[in-house]
Amino acid sequence: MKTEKISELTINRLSVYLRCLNELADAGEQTVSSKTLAGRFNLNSAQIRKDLAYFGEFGVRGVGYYVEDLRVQLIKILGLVTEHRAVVVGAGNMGYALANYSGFKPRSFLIIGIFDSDPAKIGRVVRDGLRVMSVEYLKDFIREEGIDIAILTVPASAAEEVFALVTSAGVRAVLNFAPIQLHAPEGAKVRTVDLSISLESLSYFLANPSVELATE
Amino acid sequence: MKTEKISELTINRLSVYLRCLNELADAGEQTVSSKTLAGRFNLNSAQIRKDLAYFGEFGVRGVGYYVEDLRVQLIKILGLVTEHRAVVVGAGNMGYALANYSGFKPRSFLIIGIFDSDPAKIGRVVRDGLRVMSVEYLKDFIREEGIDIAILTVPASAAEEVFALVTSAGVRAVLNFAPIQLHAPEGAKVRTVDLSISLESLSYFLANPSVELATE
DNA sequence: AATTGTGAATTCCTTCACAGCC
DNA sequence: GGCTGTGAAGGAATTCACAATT
Repeated sequence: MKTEKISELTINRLSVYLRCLNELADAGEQTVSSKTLAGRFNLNSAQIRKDLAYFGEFGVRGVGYYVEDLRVQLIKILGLVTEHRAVVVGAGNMGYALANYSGFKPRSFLIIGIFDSDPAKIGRVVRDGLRVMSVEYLKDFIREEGIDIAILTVPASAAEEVFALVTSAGVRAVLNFAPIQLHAPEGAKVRTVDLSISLESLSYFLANPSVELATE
Repeated sequence: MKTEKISELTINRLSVYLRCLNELADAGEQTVSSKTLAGRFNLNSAQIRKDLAYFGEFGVRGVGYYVEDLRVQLIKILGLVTEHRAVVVGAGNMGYALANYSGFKPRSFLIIGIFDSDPAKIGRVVRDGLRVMSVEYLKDFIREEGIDIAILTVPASAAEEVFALVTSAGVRAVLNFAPIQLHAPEGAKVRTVDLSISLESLSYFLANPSVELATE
C-alpha cells in the first residue's frame, strides 16, 4: 500500500465497485475483469485498475479479480469492518428520514441517537428504541456512546454552531445536509449533500439543452 | 455567451455564488469583488472570474461585480426564472422529507405530486394539498401537469423502471436517490445523490486518518 | 489468449500573472 | 490603485497502449 495522496473521486468509485462486487458475489460470480466492471458504469477499465492499484495488487493477470477477495479488500480499505456509530442532529423531516434510512449498511453504520433543540420535538419516537433527545445532551452522548459520525440536518443558520459542538466532542466525520460550507478543523472531514445545488444544476440543464454537460 | 462546453463543476459553483449573492443583497452590499467572494469559500478568485466569464462580462474593472446585477444574471443562467414543476416518486421517509423540504427555492421548484406503488400509501396526506397517488397515474400526470423534474426515492430495484417511465413521459431532469447508476437517454440528465457513497467515504477517512483527502 | 499494472499521452481543471480598464 | 478578463502555466484526473504475467 502506497502512501500517495488518494483522490476523493477514487474513494467514491471504490464504494461503487464494492456495491457491484456484492451483487456479483450474490450472483455467484467467481471472478470479474476490470473491463466487465467498467461496462457496468461509464468507466474506463484502466481507471478501475488504477484505482485499485493504489491499495495493492489484487488482480491476477489473464484472469481478472476474484470477486470475494476484492470485496473483502474493499471492505477493509473503506473501513467498513469496524462499526460506525452515528447521530443525526436535527429532527425535521430529513432527520427522520435518515434515521430510518434502510440504505445504510446496518453492519457498518448504526444511527443510535437523534437530537433537536426544539422542545416540542424532544421525546418523540422516531423508531423502535430511538427517540429525539435534547441537543443539551449531545456532547456527553457523543463521548459516552463513542459516536464517530454526525449527520447534520439542521437549518443553515445553526449548522456552524452544531458543527463546532460535534467536532469539539470528538467527531471527525460529518455528513452535512445544511446548505452551507462548513469549515472543517484539521483532522475532521465534512461531506456536504446540497440538494439545492443538485436541483439548480438540473435547472441549468433544462434551460440550456443544447449545451452538453459532462455525464456523471 | 460562448458556446463552449461548460463543466458541471462550474455550474455547481454558480449555485454557490448565487446563494452568497443573495446573502450579500440581503445585507445591503452593492458590489463584491471576486477576491471577497473567493474568501467565503475555499476558492481562488481567478476561478470565480473564469466561471462567470463563460457567460459574459458581468464585472467592472476596478470595482468588482454589482451584487444585484450578478444575482439576476445567475438566476437567468441557472434557469431559475422559469418555474420548475417536480414530482417525487417513492413515498417512503425520504420521499416525504423531500416533498416537504423547505430548502428548495419555492419560486423555482414546486413539488406538485408524490407517487408510490404501494396501495397502503396511496391517499395519504403528505402536506396540505399533496397526497400520495398511484404510479399508475404518473405518466398522465407528468404530461398534463407539465412536470419537468422527477425526484426518485424508490428502491434501487425499481429505479431503472421508474426512470424509464418518467423519461418516456417527457421528463428530462432526474434527481435520483436510489443507489444505482441510471443510464440516461440522449437529452436527459440525471443527478444521483448516493448517501452510502458519502458515508463510506467518511468511513475511509476515519479508517485512514493519516492520508489526506482533498478538501471539498 | 486474456487481463493486469503502469509509464506516457491526453484531457480537463485550476491557478498564475498581467494587460486592459475604471 | 483596484479589479476584471484571459492567455499561459501548472496540476490533476483520465485514457491509451503495452510489457509483464498467468
